[in-house]
Amino acid sequence: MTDTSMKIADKKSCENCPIQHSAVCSRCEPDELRRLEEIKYYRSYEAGQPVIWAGDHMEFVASVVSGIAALSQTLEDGRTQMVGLLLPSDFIGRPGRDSAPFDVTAVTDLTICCFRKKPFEALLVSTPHIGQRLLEMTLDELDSARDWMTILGRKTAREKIASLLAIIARRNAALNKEMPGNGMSFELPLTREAMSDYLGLTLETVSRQISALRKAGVIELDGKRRVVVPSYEALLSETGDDVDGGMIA
Amino acid sequence: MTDTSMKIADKKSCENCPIQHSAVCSRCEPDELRRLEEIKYYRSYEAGQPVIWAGDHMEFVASVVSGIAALSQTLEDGRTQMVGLLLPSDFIGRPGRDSAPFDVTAVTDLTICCFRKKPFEALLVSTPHIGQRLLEMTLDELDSARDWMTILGRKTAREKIASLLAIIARRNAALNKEMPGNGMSFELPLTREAMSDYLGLTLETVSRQISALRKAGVIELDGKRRVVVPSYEALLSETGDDVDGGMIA
DNA sequence: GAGCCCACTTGATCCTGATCAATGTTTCGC
DNA sequence: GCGAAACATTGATCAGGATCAAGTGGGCTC
Repeated sequence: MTDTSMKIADKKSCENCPIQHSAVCSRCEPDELRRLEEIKYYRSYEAGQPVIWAGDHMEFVASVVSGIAALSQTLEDGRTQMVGLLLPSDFIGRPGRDSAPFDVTAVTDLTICCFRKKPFEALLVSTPHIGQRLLEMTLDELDSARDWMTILGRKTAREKIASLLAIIARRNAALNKEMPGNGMSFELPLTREAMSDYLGLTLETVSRQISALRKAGVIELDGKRRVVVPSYEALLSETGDDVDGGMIA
Repeated sequence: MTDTSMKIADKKSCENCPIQHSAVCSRCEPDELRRLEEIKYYRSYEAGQPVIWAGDHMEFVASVVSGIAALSQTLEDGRTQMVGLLLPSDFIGRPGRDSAPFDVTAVTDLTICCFRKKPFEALLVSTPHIGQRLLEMTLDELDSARDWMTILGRKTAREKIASLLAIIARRNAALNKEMPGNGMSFELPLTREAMSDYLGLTLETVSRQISALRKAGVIELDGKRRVVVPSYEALLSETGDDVDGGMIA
């Protein structure tokens, strides 16, 4: 926990916080926010650095402010599976539990806003808005974890890659407050290895399938990481998803 | 939604409810419980019957009272993945969302306790205990969804089967308020096909791996469905899980 | 008891993605 | 500019699990 790469940032106000409208604190009244400010502090990590090891005692919960973190799990022989990809405003940790069930690692340079766990748990009971927002966020996480399970359990390597690209494209469009459309482009925030951990593949297979999608004209590459999507429809048709089912309403 | 196999049970009191100590309502004060009773009704389904189709409008949320339900998702060509296994006291549906994102099916004969969605959502805001308990349950679900992702993404067929058997053994022991131990036995609540949907395998592979574990002496079979575990340790060692990591505290 | 259905088992073969290995490309420090 | 290291691509081969195909056994109706 006392990591040399970890830096404690200066106390910042919530006023200019980039995630104030979507994080756990987004529903808070001014006085609730004030109480949160009293128990918060920032931490920053460089890309690749560990944030928490599975089994560690957790003295805080946190929100991702900027950058990307990964939750992952490792089997006895070293095989690892990413089980969560945490973007800005996503929540780390779990009130009411002492030790972390999964490893948390900084995928890119990362800044998080930590809340001391004990007082945060107290706030959860005494003020309704935090708990309500956390419930909403957790239900969303659960839904996307379930979609992810279908990707892991039933999709081919090609479909897995197409699905991941579609997810990143969608999130990226949402970040820019646009609809995903033709000609859109984005930077891949993950290495080939991180993608393989996300999708339950090897990095070689990831590389091959990205090449295959490129050769098929589904995507174009600008360098290793920048992806251009000529036709969003074409990308979606590679994911194997049932376009209707579950999307009617 | 108007299913011929569906039966509406008589109004029952919460007093003798078998799941009263673990369901969403378990934290409720007597007056909160009274308000819940006003908006609840029971439904029963036979094994194999659909409860909800993905995309359906949901006019209720519910708790599983008895029996087992499965959440699942289907790809365009019919491949299906189970993404949730709902046991007694587990929660179905999601406040604040209109249409179901996944199919829900009765795996065994099933009885659920439904709450009309609108008034339930109102209670969620007005009384704190329901939301707090639901948050806790949802966080638990998310943790086990993440373990399940590791099973789907990184484990071999044999490890998948061993993991599923270990999970069922553990739940079964918990139900009887015992610790899982040597010589324990239980009835498999799932068909080979349901197991294959759970684990992202084919039913043939499930059958073969169960036979393999039997031949290796890890389990014994009494008929097709009854499983005896001579050594719980031996079963765990087949799961591929890291016994230490994440379990230190 | 005959016949049927369903859940399951077992066998033979095929194919996708893993594994092992070499090579290419960028970025960085010096 | 050079060498090293990290990241990525591509090739050759292998194997685990899918697929296709029979066959078994228990429980059911008639």
